[in-house]
Amino acid sequence: MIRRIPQARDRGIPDATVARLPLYLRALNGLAERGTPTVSSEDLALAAGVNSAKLRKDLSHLGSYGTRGVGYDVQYLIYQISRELGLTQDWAVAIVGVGNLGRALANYGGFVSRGFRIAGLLDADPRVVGDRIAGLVVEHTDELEAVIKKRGVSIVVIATPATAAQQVCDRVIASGVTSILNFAPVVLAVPDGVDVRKVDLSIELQILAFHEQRKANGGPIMAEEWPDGVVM
Amino acid sequence: MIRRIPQARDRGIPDATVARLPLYLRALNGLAERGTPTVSSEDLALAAGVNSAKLRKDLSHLGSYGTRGVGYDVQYLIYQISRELGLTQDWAVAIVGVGNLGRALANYGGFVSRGFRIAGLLDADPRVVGDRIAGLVVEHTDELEAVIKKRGVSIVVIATPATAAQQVCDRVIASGVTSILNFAPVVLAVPDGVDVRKVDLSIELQILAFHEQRKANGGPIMAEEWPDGVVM
DNA sequence: GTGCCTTTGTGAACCCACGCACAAAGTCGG
DNA sequence: CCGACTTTGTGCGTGGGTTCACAAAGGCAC
Ligand SMILES: NC(=O)c1ccc[n+]([C@@H]2O[C@H](COP(=O)([O-])OP(=O)(O)OC[C@H]3O[C@@H](n4cnc5c(N)ncnc54)[C@H](O)[C@@H]3O)[C@@H](O)[C@H]2O)c1
Ligand SMILES: NC(=O)c1ccc[n+]([C@@H]2O[C@H](COP(=O)([O-])OP(=O)(O)OC[C@H]3O[C@@H](n4cnc5c(N)ncnc54)[C@H](O)[C@@H]3O)[C@@H](O)[C@H]2O)c1
Repeated sequence: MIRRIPQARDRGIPDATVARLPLYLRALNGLAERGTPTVSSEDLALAAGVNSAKLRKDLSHLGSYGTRGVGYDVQYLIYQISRELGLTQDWAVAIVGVGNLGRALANYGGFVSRGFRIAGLLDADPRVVGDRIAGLVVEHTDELEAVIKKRGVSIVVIATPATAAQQVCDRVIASGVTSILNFAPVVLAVPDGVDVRKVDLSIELQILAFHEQRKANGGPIMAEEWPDGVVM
Repeated sequence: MIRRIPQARDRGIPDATVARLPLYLRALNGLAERGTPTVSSEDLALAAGVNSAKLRKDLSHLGSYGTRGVGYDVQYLIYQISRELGLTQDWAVAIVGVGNLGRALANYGGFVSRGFRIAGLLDADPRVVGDRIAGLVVEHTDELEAVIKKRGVSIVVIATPATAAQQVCDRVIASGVTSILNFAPVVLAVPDGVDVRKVDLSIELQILAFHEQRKANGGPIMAEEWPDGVVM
């Protein structure tokens, strides 16, 4: 029988909190490297670039791991957040689409250090298949299902052109994968229970451009910028 | 004297809306390519992967550009959103740090098509300086201020190692840049008025891992996973 | 042991965002 | 010209997230 613990550590951590936990973890790792034994919410919040009340509320969702008057034990908190995020196990990741971006990702060391192991590189282009990148040989997408099953891949990164993304997505989901990181500029259609996170650099630039334009315009709108009644 | 238009198109577009406008724009461009003249909020919302009421509310912040009973004119809406986002002008972008990621970004065609022109590539490594990438010659970071001023760079992409990011950030801000896209896994400290957007792939993977772990655990928590009273 | 000082954990108010649901507005066939 | 139909634009209720502010909790000096 499964007992639920009602009062403390009731799961259902808010999404906003989950998104910040990696930030705290990074800040804590920095402190740990410098040998800091404990840290107050104020200092940790500063390092993570958030409000200290928000930090305390976020951490309170995981449990009561602080000591009043002292702060948080750095090592212990690293362990707790890592466990909560599932970083105590390692995750096999496959990258589909080994072009400009896929290569950069494959060569990046920052993933491995967090428990993410690149377990497969796949591409549809025969000229790319067979290339050795970061110690791995690029395999043909025909092998996609086999690679996922054989190596226990549970997270797939899609770095193919936009036109191929949905098709790749469908195939990896059919193979049982439910976590996808998508770099292609398309909205992927997925069934319930599948998590897709997207990274779109073009969107980020456009958001910057919006604010930049507003700054340049210097506050209020000039009336003549768009005269009344003008259509097209 | 500057007249403000009170009732319609009063600025102060919510951030959440601004973040979705590029999504709508992408969907509209897809429709335009297929020659679709008009689109309903329902159809456009489907293509953009959002709720139709949300889409209509978002668009209503720009003005009343739809026709009841018909929908939105695709070309006209593309123009309005582009103008709102500041994509009718072109933006000079510099990339600092031409390693794995910087190269991928420089070679990526998707930016230019949106009015973002790569106007400079800069690196501190003498072995990289002088390389020709995507038609541009990599320059030394000593030239950073000169390049920004000379070429009218208003958006800077930071793709250096984490240790160098803050220093690069300080220099570009000192040169007058107020829009930064940061790929380095650090929280950049910037003065008011400077916009920083960050892309952290490692964080995205960690969020996926969190949800993946939860799915694997199969719902409620086993009590024995963390016995009462155990501390470390 | 006592009292002071620091810091946590959280109650409560506020603000923003989402999405339902509907009236108003406009189209189109006849 | 009219009535039926389609679709927009938005008022409003709901919920989640952020922040303030403070009581409670623990450490530490003496
Ligand atoms: N490079 C960037 O900086 C950047 C920035 C933003 C977005 N993106 C997006 O990321 C994606 C990849 O970009 P890129 O610059 O690496 O493109 P790229 O063309 O260099 O690489 C794409 C790779 O995918 C492979 N591919 C094509 N169809 C495939 C399929 N069905 N299955 C498996 N592999 C397939 C190609 O052979 C190629 O090697 C694109 O969707 C792009 O829009 C890239
Ligand atoms: N490659 C990826 O997929 C990836 C993923 C996530 C995050 N990142 C982050 O993006 C950044 C770049 O990653 P990368 O893989 O391209 O690293 P990289 O080491 O391949 O490239 C970094 C480049 O920056 C240059 N550089 C160093 N100091 C500099 C300075 N002060 N001024 C200008 N240039 C300087 C180096 O000479 C090098 O060419 C890193 O912070 C990394 O953590 C990369």
